[in-house]
Amino acid sequence: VLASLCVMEPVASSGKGNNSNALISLRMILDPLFRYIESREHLSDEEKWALERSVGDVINVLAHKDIVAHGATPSSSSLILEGFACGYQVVAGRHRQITALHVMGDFVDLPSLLLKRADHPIAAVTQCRVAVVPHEALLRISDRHPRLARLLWLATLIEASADRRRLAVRRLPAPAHIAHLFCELFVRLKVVGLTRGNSYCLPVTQMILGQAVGLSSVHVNRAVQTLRGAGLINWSGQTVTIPNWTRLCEFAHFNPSYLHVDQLKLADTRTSRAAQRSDS
Amino acid sequence: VLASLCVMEPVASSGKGNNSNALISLRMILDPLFRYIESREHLSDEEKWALERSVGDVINVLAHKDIVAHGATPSSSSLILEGFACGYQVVAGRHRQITALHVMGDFVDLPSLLLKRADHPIAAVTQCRVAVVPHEALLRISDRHPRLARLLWLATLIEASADRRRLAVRRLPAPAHIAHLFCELFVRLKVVGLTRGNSYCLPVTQMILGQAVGLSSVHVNRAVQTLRGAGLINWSGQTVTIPNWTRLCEFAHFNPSYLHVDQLKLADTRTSRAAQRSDS
DNA sequence: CGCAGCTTTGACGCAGATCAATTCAAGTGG
DNA sequence: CCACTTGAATTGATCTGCGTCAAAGCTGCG
Repeated sequence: VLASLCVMEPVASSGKGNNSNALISLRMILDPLFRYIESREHLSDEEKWALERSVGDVINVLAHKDIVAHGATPSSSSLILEGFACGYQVVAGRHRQITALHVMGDFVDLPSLLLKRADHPIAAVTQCRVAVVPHEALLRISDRHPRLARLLWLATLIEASADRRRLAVRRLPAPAHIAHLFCELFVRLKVVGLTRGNSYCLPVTQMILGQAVGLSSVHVNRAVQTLRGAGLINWSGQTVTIPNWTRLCEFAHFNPSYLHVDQLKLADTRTSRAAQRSDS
Repeated sequence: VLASLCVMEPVASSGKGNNSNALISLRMILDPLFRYIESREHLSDEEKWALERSVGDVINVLAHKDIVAHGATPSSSSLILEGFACGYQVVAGRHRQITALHVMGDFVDLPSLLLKRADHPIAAVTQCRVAVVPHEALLRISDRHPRLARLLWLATLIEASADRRRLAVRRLPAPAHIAHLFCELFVRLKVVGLTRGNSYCLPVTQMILGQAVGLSSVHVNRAVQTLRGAGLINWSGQTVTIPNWTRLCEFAHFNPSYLHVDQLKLADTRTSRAAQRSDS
């Protein structure tokens, strides 16, 4: 199913043994989530391995192609290893509303594990490297390792929390709304080590941004210029820079608590190392 | 914690044996969810009982009081047995945005089981009867019965799916947007047997409705009048009537698939019986 | 060079916010 | 049974944020 829906190119074979590259990335990506869980209860090596072993193929998806098509009944879930993706819905046949922007480490298709039918399509915004994890493996894991099941559940709960926040933030005027998105992306990218100092790479057009916040691309442009004029952000090329984090947060009414990363205890070394890699 | 936050009145004692009233309601409420799960795999009586036994107190919450306060770290989750509740957030200190309307059978506070901090408060819109289920019991259940854990997970996934839909529906003009909400409520109330024919009871002011859809109460009023004028809905007193379901769905671009109730296999007898009870 | 996609700018119209006043419905107490 | 109160529904007038249409710069790539 997946193969027919998106332009893909197998990067690693599906054998459980020889996709060492994928395993390395996966361990790196899953690590923050492991820490989250371990801040409460210990996770055995066996449990960690069980999760890592579950990954099947790693595929590439070209920009603008669907990772999960509308109404599909996928038999596997997708973990973003690289690139930006989004979940979206088309309303009234005209407007495309992006419900979530996904970055490295997001388990984008996890809900389809239990919801037989994928209720919203997911598209690659840029070219993406995606790990495909068979549902079968996930279900087996969640049966044998209740704590891992809880980890997966937790991931979807955090997603849902972010969705609710997005719903509320719509009440803000356009500049604050967009600033809020910039704040959220900074925090989420920092978690996976994709920030460098106070800036990050945002390979997204203003039209995409508009579809994400529910504004026309023209108005996004004007709002961004407002932000630039106020010295709240710099955004040229694909680089977003935040001169004054505190001031931006206040302006955007941003409080990161809804992302539930405060217990992640990130190691700064990891953050900076990964950041260096990201711009090579 | 809970006791201090809301005006409550214990209806049944917390002993695991003598709250027979609560057990009866609970079994009735959980039944549809059981069927959902059982459409895929069998659920043993022991599993069902485990879930039912987990309920602690049943309390009453007065209208407009919080069931879960902002930033609380609840040690139990709440299941709505009767009445309407809502999750909300206050944006920029001025606007209150309702992120979800909850009805009978909704496990409103389930995310707080894993997300230590409740990221959004939940309030009673009308007076509510609420079953309080200790987290401890839920965790024990989810460890021992992986399928029940999956059931709880599923409930939160459906919630999240509805949130995403709400995000998208914002793109519709006010009348269609409100019509969509009426459609969603009809389907969800039908699932728990709170509809009678093509109408249901909606004990909610236009201001609350406005906070739910993100519009001013004045504009909600005008939009509702548009709907009335087009013969799409009747809404007088607390009764919403839908003369022509198909027409309303088309107008609202409503497709119930995102609620994932199509596999619930509801028994019509139950629906009508429950409906009769609901207006006595 | 020249296409193609993105950003920027301008002009104009409208959906919906806001403020304010009036009507309506349901109690409540005398 | 009727003044009085309180909260909600309704209506009107005005203002504005944002959408839409359209054209003009910018940038990178074949």
